[in-house]
Amino acid sequence: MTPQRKDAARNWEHILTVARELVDEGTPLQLNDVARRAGLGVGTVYRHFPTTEALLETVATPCLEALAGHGEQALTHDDPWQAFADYLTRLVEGQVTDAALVKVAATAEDVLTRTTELKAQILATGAKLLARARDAGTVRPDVRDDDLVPLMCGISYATYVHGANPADRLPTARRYLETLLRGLHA
Amino acid sequence: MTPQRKDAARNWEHILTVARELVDEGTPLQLNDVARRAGLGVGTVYRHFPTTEALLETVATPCLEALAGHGEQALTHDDPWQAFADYLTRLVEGQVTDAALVKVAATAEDVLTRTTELKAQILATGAKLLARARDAGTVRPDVRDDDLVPLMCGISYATYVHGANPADRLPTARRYLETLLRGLHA
DNA sequence: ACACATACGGATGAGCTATCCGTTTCGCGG
DNA sequence: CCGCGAAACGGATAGCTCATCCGTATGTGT
Repeated sequence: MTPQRKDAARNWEHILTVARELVDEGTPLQLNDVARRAGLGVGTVYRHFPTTEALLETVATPCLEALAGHGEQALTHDDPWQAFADYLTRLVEGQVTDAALVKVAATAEDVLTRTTELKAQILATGAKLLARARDAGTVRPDVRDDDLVPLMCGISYATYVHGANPADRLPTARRYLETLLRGLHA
Repeated sequence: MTPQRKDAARNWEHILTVARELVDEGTPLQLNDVARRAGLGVGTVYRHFPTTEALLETVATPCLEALAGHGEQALTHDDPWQAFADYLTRLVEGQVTDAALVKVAATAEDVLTRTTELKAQILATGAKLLARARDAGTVRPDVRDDDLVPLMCGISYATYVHGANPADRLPTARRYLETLLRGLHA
């Protein structure tokens, strides 16, 4: 899927690197910025990534893949409740750590099909873990599949609103999630 | 604080009305829009409300005042836990019902001092109710004052991410809050 | 009715997104 | 090594929104 010509491939990588930097700095990711910091023309950036969202989703893809991977692992755990709780913890930690992930998670319409696939997979895994925990009687029966993502987004948003420098966010997010999990537990 | 001249006062009201309409429609509140729909020049709108935030906060003020009022009432309730829970319910319901409130609540820096005052008051009431419930042993001791607003914002955000048309939001928000409250309860 | 203050309106500029097309670079076959 | 066609580059430019500024119009006290 990456371009054929060497320079194009190199630039693609470079743009992605710069974008990752900007996202990590907390900058709103403007394609002009990316172009300038990458030392490339605006046109080049736009050809590789037609919109800001496309770039953002591409930046977030590795993280989404990592989360999907963790989901696979979680399914192999013995304790249904612990597997469920661990998975949610991963999801929240990911979002709190990575600004790109938050935005991608909160968007209903994706521009990359890869993103849609990964989100679907993450959701499906969550649903399985939820079902397992519910069948084991460890999670309340009124929790629905499509509540999981919103709740995770809610927690990272709460953490964000709570303020504090990004460094201190993880403990806050864990605390909030812990509270939520107590509420979800049967 | 409203302008002196009659036409100015009339326009001020008119702008506010139009802004309220736009917010209720879910439109992102652009001052150019407001001007056009109010049949006024852009300059006029900008003179009355120097920034989008100023207008937004003014739109939200009545709701904030209502919430502050509810807080006063809640303090007179007998059951500490119920008073606390009811208050949080009010806060969430407000945010879910009113798009202006969400944005104002989530912003740390206010442009209107009135907004800051009201938010401080709402926060202070929440802190009192929390302290009372904690002293009664009905709420977990590790919940902090400055967690309340973030958590409420988190719930309304979760509700928003969950999607569904605005009409169906209230039940979802109540469900989420219920879960959270179970987690907060000692 | 006059004059001054106050307020209005829209032309204008600044910043960002996104496009388009002339120019440059790559890499393959001769 | 050279030339050529395709692929990629770069930046000028159009469209859009936010915000300002100032000449003009309107309200208000004398």
